[in-house]
Formats: sequence, C-alpha cells, structure tokens
Amino acid sequence: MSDHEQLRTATSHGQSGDALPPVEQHAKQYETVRYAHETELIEDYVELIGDLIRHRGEARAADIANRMAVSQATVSKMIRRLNELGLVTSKPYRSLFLTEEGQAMAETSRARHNVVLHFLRALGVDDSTARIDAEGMEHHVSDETLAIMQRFTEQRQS
Amino acid sequence: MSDHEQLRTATSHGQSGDALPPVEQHAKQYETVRYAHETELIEDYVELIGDLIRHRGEARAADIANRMAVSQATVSKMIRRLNELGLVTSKPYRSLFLTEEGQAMAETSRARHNVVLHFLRALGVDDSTARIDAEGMEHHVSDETLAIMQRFTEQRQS
DNA sequence: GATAATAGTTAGCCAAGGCTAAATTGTTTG
DNA sequence: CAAACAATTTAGCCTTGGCTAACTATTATC
Ligand SMILES: [Mn+2]
Ligand SMILES: [Mn+2]
Ligand SMILES: [Mn+2]
Ligand SMILES: [Mn+2]
Repeated sequence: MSDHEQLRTATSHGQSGDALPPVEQHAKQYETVRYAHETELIEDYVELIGDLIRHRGEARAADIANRMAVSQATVSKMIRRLNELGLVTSKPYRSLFLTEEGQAMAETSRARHNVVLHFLRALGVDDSTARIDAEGMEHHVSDETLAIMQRFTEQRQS
Repeated sequence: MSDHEQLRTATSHGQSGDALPPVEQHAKQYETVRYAHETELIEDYVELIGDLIRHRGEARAADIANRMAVSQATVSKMIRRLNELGLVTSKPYRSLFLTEEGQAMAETSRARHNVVLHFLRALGVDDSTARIDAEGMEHHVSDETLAIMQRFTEQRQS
C-alpha cells in the first residue's frame, strides 16, 4: 500500500544530510521503542522492590511511593498488576515479596542498570547526571551495546 | 511522612552492592524519566515530519503511518494534537507543514538524535543496532552527556 | 486498651496512545 | 467523467498510568 514513497524514491530533493532508512528498518526502530515502554515501568518497580529488600530487609508500598514520587494509590494499583503478572506476592496491608520470576527480573534489571551507570561515569559524566540518564537509558540499550559498554568501562578502570 | 526509611537507616542489612540513593535524588530520577516520556513521542513525530519534508518535499500522514508502523487513525489523532500544540499546520486531506516552533523542535531533535547515533557507531555498535538503540536513548540523554558523546565521537574520527 | 497517626486500599476520574470499522474526500484511470 | 482506488478523518473502544477523596487496617502512644 501507498506507493507514494516508491514513486518519490528516484526523484528530486537532494541529499540533505543523512538519508532516511528503508521503511521496514525505520518501522522496527519505533516498534522496539514502543515495546520497551511497555515493560519499562514494570522493570523499574521490580528492580526497586528488589533493592528495598536487599538494603532494608523489606519493601513497603509507602517507600516505593516516596522513592518514585508517586501517590500510594498509584503504587497500590501497580502492585495488583505485578501480582497478576506473577512477579510479586503480597497479603493486604503487608510488605511485598518477589516471586522467583520477579527476583530474576530484578537481578537482570539491576545488572543492566549498573552497567549503564558505570559506563556513563567512566565516560566522564557527573554522578547525579549519570544516575538520571541511566534510569531512562537502561531500557533502550540492546545486549550488543550493553556488552560494549561493559568492556569500555573495564578498560578505563584497570 | 513515613519515618520508616529514617528508622531503618542505621540498622542491619549490610552493604549489598551499591547503596540506595537518598530519597530526593532517587525521586528525581523517576520524575525525569516520566517527563521525558511525555515529550518523546511528540519529538519523534515532529522530527519525522521534518525529515520527510527535507528528503521527500512533503510529509503525508500515510508515510508517517508506514514508517512508524502505526494505523492511520493513530496518526490522524496525533496530528490534531500537534496542531493544538502549535507544532504543525494542516488543512484537511492535505500534507503537513511545521510551524516555526515545530521546525525548531525538529532540528533540535534531529541534531541530538544524530549525536547519539554517531556516538554509538564510534563506540563500535553495529549500524542497525545503533539505529534502534538511538531511537529510544535520545530522549533520555542530558545535555551534559550529549556534549561528552559528541567530543568522544569527534576524537575517535579525526 | 482507646485514640491518634500511619499505611494501604478502593472508587472514580482523566489524558495519552494504541486499535478497528465506517464515512468522507481526493486522485487515477477506463 | 464515472468508477475504482487511495488517503484521511471520525467514532467508539481499550489499556496504561497518573491523580484525589474516602474508607479500612495496622501500629504507636498515652
Ligand atoms: Mn533501573
Ligand atoms: Mn529505569
Ligand atoms: Mn528521534
Ligand atoms: Mn526517538
């Protein structure tokens, strides 16, 4: 459908900078981003719950709300979702626990987050900026890029 | 509210890896990500419209739908939003134009996108992977990090 | 142990960003 | 130039992820 682009392909409008990627590749870029956005928040919740348990011994909804700067109602709703997804277990009015699957996700996310954070610091980015950037970037870094970041960081720190 | 964290601060649960950041800083991380997500899609649309105009002479809704792998209805709805935001002008059933403000946003976004893309390639990431990662990462890179990426890329290519 | 403070839940609202199906407009072609 | 085709819009639906306000449960304090 839409031969518009095809028809235009060999026409005027000269090389202004880089060319547009082929449609299929371009589409894949946006699709990948949309997919990342579906899982992003879930990963952040699970990772944070894992961190709270590791550092504090337990994860309470109020702590999550404070750290995420979000209302308790929002957290409560999200907990239900995490429950349905089989990532956490919880009894009403009690603190949270990760399932096996939840723990696995927490560790994977934490590891990836750390690679990105340490990479940014190794690049020379200020610590507090690096923390902010890493929180968003982590969800858009492919395994390939992640491996390269890790190698880079190790190199610069031996 | 919630002295829970305070009370726990000096207690058990030893240094398992990196410590949790202070609550205020941690909150800022997530807030910044939420804010980026509000503007992200808008930036991608405006950038793409700018690119289509530059490379094809005009931007049509069908091309946007194809490149973004999204339905035309979705594009149509978003165009209305961009219109209300003063970023594009459009007459019904005709192709799109960027306002002054829209052009400025397109150029800023394109420049930033290119810095991230070229940085990833300079790092050694494969081109198609770099394109995918850059599409997501670009919205989470601070000015500080961007400047460092640019310096790095120039260094590696002289 | 009653009351106050804190924590968690529920209900109901909203905007954003997807979708499909149906209606409309514009363009190409026999 | 009429019919077919392509492009665009509209209506109506859904999920996600925010919010506030009101309610309920737990915990701390006197
Ligand atoms: Mn993280
Ligand atoms: Mn994150
Ligand atoms: Mn972009
Ligand atoms: Mn993008």
